[in-house]
Amino acid sequence: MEIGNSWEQKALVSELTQGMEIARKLKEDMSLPSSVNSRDSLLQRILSSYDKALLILRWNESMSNSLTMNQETNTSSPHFPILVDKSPLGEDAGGVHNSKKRKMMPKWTERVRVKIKNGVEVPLEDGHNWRKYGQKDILSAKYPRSYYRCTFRKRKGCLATKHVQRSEEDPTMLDITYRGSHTCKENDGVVAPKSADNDEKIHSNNIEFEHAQILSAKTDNITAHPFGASSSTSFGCMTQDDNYHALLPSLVLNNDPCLATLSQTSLLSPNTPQSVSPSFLLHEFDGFCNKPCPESHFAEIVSSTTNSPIFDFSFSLDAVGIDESFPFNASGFYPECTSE
DNA sequence: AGTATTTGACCTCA
DNA sequence: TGAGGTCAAATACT
Repeated sequence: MEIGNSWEQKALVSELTQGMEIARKLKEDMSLPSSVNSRDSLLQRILSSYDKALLILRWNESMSNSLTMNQETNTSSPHFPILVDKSPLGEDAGGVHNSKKRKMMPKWTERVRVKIKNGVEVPLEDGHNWRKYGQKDILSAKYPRSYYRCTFRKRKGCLATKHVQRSEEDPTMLDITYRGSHTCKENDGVVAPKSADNDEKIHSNNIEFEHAQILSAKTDNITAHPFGASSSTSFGCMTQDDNYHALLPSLVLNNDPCLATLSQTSLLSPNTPQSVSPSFLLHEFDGFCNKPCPESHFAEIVSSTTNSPIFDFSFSLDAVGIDESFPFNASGFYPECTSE
């Protein structure tokens, strides 16, 4: 197989390295009396990293095939259609223009549930920093879609992006669509520049959102292998700002029935109609978002994962530098076997 | 001053 | 031509 010295190679190395590092972290974690949630989070990230690596490999393979088989048409890839993108970011990369690649980047969707504990927002760490660059009202959607890209896009040329949209059926769920994989090193994403507050957000190992079932994985126009079914946790560094500034206000403004029990007057600030007290919302949100059995989501994850044609733990642990004595035991490894 | 967010304008594509 | 996605200036925040 051919891996160019470009985006996919960086992304591949990044994902594998990240997976290995998180696995080591998990190994250390196993010897400590830390929370199951923390281990779950690490586990999900490992799975996510390897799934992404696999997708990148397959993408590269299919792209090579399509370029070899048909240099003239740009729709011949069986898995990742080649589209033309006149992005100004385009640079020549291993014979395939980055601008063309951009639209071909792996794309997958995850659905996560907002997780609030004790009325206190607990930031999620996914190992990456995201900067919001846009918000758009989507015609067929009740809630606006927020667009994020990697904070290190300029400095590292990392093209990873995601967009977040609240589910119409269940406003406690967020649909997060990722495109591209991070080519910035994980530490770059973990250590935020300057702001101590930001630093705190990012270093917190708590989970802001409850991981829910993975919706689907897809490339630009097909439903690919269930990439997302890997129980990925990489649904982004969703901070309080990400979710409550961008999404909850729209809930309020749209008079969402799920917030019917909330007082409009108490939600709306006297100064700006769209500003909402985060602490209040967090408290109230916790109140109506009381669906039972968080573990069921993990069960769904594992269920979908084990059904995945690509999810196969027969890969060599040696190959990724993981000690085979790594304690993948039932109680620690499989979330549904754990208890809080 | 540096960084993040907001938001209207612009671009791309179907 | 309209919808989705991105840009970039203005603004807010630290």
